[in-house]
Amino acid sequence: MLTEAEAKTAQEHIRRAAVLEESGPPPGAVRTVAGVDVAYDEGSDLLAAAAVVLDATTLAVVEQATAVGRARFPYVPGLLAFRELPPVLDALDRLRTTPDLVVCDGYGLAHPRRAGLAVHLGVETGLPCFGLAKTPFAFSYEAPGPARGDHSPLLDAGEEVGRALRTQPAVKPVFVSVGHRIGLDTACAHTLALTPRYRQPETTRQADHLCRTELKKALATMTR
DNA sequence: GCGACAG
DNA sequence: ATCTTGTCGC
Repeated sequence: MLTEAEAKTAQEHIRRAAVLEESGPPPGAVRTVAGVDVAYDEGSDLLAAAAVVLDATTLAVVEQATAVGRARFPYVPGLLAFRELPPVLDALDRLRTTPDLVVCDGYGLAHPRRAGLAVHLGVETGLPCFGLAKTPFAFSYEAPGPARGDHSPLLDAGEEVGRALRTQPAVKPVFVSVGHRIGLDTACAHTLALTPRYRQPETTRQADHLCRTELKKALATMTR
């Protein structure tokens, strides 16, 4: 959880970034942020998707939903959306509340055809959305400075498609890219607000934990 | 042509 | 994504 001072600073950064980006959600409009993730069982096509909604300021869990199903598309680099979008949409549909912003694992505009998972998800739901990946995929970047918040452009043949962002001091950066109805500065400001303690955003951590737990439960139930 | 390649 | 041993720090 963020301290009151940290939360205030983070919200101020988000507000300042948003006013500089016409495409960003209006300042103060993001009250809740959802994290989505999918866990797979190797050997079978069983999967579990999770959507966890957090209070954008306190990072407290507001609501969560899951969806167990079968993989209908293999993992192919560049085609992740075809595999993950259906189960993620199922989990989001089971939410009673509609989040103001969605953070997904993977990329948005940082994609060979500028159409990563976060773009598909945003266009499909109409919600502001951005992608956050743990590896640079096929892109290049210069190491950002060592401080939390330091960043450098993520490049695809010289074109900036996202940003390598340091979320914890001296810890390897995460890779942020725009998905839908949000700007890169705003997406990075939200990422920092969601990472008071760990490299990965609280949204991703919560969703990751939930879908793994749900997948194990589904597998156990099936054996009986 | 070959290797690398979000999750 | 998933598997997997040991190690480090709060």
